Amino acid sequence: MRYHKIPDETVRRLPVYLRGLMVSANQGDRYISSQSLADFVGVNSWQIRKDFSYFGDFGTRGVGYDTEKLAREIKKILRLDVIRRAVLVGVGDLGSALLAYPGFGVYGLDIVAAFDIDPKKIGQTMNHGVIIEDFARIDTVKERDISLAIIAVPRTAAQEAVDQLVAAGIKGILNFAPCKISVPKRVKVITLDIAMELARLPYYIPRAGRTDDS
Amino acid sequence: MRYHKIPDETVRRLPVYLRGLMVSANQGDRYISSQSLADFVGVNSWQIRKDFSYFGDFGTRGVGYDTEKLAREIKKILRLDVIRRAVLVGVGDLGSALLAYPGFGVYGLDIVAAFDIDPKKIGQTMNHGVIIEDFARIDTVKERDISLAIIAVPRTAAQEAVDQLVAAGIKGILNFAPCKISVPKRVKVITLDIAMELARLPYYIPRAGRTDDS
DNA sequence: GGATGTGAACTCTTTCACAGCG
DNA sequence: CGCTGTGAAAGAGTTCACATCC
Repeated sequence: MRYHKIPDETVRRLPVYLRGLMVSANQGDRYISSQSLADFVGVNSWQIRKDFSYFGDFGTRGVGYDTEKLAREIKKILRLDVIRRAVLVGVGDLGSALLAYPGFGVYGLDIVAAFDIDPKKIGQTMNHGVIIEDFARIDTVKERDISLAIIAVPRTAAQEAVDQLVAAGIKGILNFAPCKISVPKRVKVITLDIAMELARLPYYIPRAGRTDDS
Repeated sequence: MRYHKIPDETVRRLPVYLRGLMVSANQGDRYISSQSLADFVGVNSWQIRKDFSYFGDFGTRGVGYDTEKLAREIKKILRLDVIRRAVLVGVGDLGSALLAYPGFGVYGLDIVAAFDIDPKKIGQTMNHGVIIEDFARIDTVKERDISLAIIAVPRTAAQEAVDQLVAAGIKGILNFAPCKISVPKRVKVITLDIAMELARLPYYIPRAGRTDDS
């Protein structure tokens, strides 16, 4: 099945597998079966095998997958085989937390710059060693090999910030502002609205309290 | 189409519509067509109509939807028609940012308590007026009409925290820890792994830079 | 006229069952 | 013998086109 359109849902699951594989590799397991990986990450084993089958034969029948090798392959597919440099726009509460967030490194992602419009913040050094720069100078990211942006600004400032980022050559944006944003087709945006995720939780909670388990 | 199984994807979109409707209602628009709402939130108009059709006839042909009434209906469907009280577990960088996050109020969600295990943090009052309590006393949420939890603890502490929350009667959990967590069927978990979202961005970025627009 | 609401067609995803290989 | 890889079936979700109603 090597040459095929890859389902978006498969792409969404690849980072999950990658995370699981890296934890497993750290434990010193050389091989892992689709079943073990399935138990570990919470996906069915046949789903995992099907997902991998879109890209080639990564496993060995009767044995399983070489954890290190498979992790490397997934990184290549996700284009995480080179370090990706990202810029943060909007250093408020959420932005600061993202700067300090240790989880990005696992995927080879690195926040190397931060911008804000607040004069009181500009010039400050964050715990990560990143100095907050004036958003008016956002065009400088063009010369700094930065392809990704994280935007953590208020909703009303989001579209404007994005427009500037696109002009500065940014190719992918992770948007925390709770709104739709428009970009040229060549730019990919993933919007992550935290409050919205919490908001759909009550729907799944039955009103009357039953008490069965597992 | 009133009596049917509701697609999960529809439930995922309802908060998007709700947000759009509330902004629209604030602008003073009494009615909105599926087309206008579509333009505003970035979903197709037929998708919107189909989604609403699962729940009943909310609109008026030739006119559109009554913004206020529709917002009320969606809130009822999502069970957001009562204020939902939530507890935060883990007051690190991300946890603090979530406490200060203004977006929850829009959906009638309210973080009324925060817990941590760090003795240096316990007793501190956060900017929101919430006092950090000792996680050892998490069982007290049982008597405080709290049904939702947000967990922002390290991966290794997540499952333990969740087990305690479930024992304390929590019904829905928004999990920021990058791992699978196991809960009884009656409890709903939504995991939101921030680094993972950023990690799938490079996949969509072409290696060679093309430059076509919109 | 101008919008909604919806069966039917279509497309995308998941699940299954098992052939194939180490 | 065990585990992968995959065609084929089943299931979900999206798109369309248009009947329907204000």
